[in-house]
Amino acid sequence: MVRTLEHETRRTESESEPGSRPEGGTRTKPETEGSEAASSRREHERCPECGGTLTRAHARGETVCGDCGLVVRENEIDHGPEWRAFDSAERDRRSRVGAPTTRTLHDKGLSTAIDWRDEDAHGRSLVPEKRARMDRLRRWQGRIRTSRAGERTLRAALGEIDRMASALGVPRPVREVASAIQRRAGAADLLRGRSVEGIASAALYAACRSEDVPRSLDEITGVAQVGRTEIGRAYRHLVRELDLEMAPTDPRAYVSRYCSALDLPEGVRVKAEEVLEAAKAEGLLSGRSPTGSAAAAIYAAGLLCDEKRSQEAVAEVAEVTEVTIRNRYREHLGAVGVIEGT
DNA sequence: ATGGTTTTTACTGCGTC
DNA sequence: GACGCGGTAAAAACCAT
Repeated sequence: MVRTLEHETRRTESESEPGSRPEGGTRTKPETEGSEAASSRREHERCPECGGTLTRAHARGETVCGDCGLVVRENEIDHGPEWRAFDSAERDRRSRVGAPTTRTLHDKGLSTAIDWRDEDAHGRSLVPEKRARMDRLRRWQGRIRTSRAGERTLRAALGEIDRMASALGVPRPVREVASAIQRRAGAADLLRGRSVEGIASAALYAACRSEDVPRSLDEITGVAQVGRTEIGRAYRHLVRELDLEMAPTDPRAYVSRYCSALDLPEGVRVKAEEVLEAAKAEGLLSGRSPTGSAAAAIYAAGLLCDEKRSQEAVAEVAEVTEVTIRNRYREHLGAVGVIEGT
């Protein structure tokens, strides 16, 4: 159930996997991706607690201390209204969106309507001059109304994105990307016949993926107001029509979040990433659910580090089944070379 | 529509604390 | 006996053709 679209680009991956080509060259963010730039997403900073190395998943909303092994800041959630989420155009400033909860207040049915009949309020027909004038008015009114409708759905969509992002603890930059996608979708007239919530959810999902702050489709669905399949459909639609370049999700992007959810020490996280590294080298990741691979790697790392968490526990945080972990983790251990301490 | 792959569901057996 | 783990068969989900 999990995998839906998260690795739908599997063919691409498995082709470019066997070593030779680095990442298909499509990525726009070279840093946070791939084993080649393995440690580039770790930046050395100061640790407030032990003064040691601070490992940091940059755009991921997670900051982990390498020495004392604790998550310093995790899933930095900001509740409250999104102020200034859109930096680009000037008129963006006018379409500010308030706090998520104000979303429902927007349309109070205040828009004006001009009747199509050429009659006055008493039912008398209009003289030709007035008829012409009414035509003009109607035309303008139509324009205003449709543009307002567009604004309004955009506003609703952005509010929805913000609400979901808050619920998922997605950092601000990702929300901005999601907002940008939403705007592009509107501009490209992609909303027709689809629910606002579906597109908004898909935009957020796509933004999370492209910014390497992945949230699984199930996680998105968990806070969305529409079903998974609809989000998936909308996502595909967006990707195709907007030419979004989506690489397969790197399982490692899930590791630190899952690890901290499991209260696992730093060493396990590092180990799990090593395991995934090895597994990737063996081609064990392509075509498989990234969440499943991450879960299996964490389980395996737990065994190796003598910090075991039950399959059930790992399965729960990763939203996969124990069976998947079982099927995967032995392969991973094999890839690592089963005899290995630390 | 069909086929192939992966994941899930459901269930059973085994060893251990 | 409960629990964690492993295996399996059938079903479901997904992609590709």
